[in-house]
Amino acid sequence: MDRRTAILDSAERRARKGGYYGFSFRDIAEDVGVKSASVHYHFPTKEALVEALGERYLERAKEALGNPADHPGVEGVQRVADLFLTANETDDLMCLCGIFGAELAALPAAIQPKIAAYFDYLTEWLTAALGVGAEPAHAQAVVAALEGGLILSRTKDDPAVLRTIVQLLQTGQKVRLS
Amino acid sequence: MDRRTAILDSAERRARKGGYYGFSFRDIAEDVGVKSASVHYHFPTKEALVEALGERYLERAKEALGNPADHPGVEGVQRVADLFLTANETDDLMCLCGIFGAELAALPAAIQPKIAAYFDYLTEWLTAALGVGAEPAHAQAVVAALEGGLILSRTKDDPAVLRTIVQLLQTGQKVRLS
DNA sequence: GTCTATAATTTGATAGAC
DNA sequence: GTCTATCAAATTATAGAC
Repeated sequence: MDRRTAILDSAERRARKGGYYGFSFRDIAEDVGVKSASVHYHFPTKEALVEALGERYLERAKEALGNPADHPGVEGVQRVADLFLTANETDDLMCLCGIFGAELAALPAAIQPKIAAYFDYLTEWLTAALGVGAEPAHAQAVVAALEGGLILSRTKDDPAVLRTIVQLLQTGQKVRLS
Repeated sequence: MDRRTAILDSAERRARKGGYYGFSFRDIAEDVGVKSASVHYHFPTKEALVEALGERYLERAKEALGNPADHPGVEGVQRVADLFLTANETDDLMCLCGIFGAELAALPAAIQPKIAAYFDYLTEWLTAALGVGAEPAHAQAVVAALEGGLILSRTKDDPAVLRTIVQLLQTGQKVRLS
């Protein structure tokens, strides 16, 4: 693996644990096995590093999701949900854009459009998967429920929390609980 | 206002902007108009400070929500949603437990039960408001959708995002979008 | 590309005077 | 309770040798 990728891997993992201020260039340098000055060679500033992080995160989601037309209806919901279920159960990591979105007010301004682009892509992909007549607002609500569900599930240290929410989203239970 | 309260107010505001690592004792001292050593007098460690923050945050939610029996059905959903709508539109702040929940893996362990208690309380309160036959899992999904909706709304810098999600939750539109 | 060395600043926390 | 003073450590970032 090339060094730039190793740096991004380390940074992503740490950012998804503790957020923007929760990791340092030295943390990454130790993970990768170099000195912090070498990390600065590849990414001159922390802002540049997390921008690259956000871009890669979106590209990976695009690759993982594929063509929405190939996953119509409920299968599309499952596919988006799997991004969050894998983060939760396989990787034990928060969503990068979820944690950066929560911290947004204290982050370098250049990061905001990268995070927004991620949420927009998931929403648009899901709207397309659900087909003609689907409301983007509904797709956005599903993305929000998954993002919040990941936070609740991790806080309670219980994967069943997110799984149950995904199930409700799939089976079309009413959101209104009355 | 007594000093302890002023310190908690400053810390809460800053924590809800940038998370646990996004503020310092000196930041708070400057907000309050004292020296950082005085902040340490009231809260010896940062961990003690954020624990107090979490406890106060829950107590305030309890006061704001009142008795669930007084707000049956959809009115209960509106009352919980108002906590998030106020954070978003009036205060322009993230939910304290949402941002700490996202950063949880990198926070002092003693904070986790405080955050979990908040989500549990909202879920139990809403389950009670929805009355006999209501599924706690549905109430939890509503809390998750609100927490995630707050993140998406702030990221897009558009209050309508959260408002629309709240509307879907109230009108009982299906979560399944197929 | 990676290193050593270092600058300039900030961090959480403490000792002790008042 | 608040202050001055300080500590030890960590932070982002840069200069320059190799």
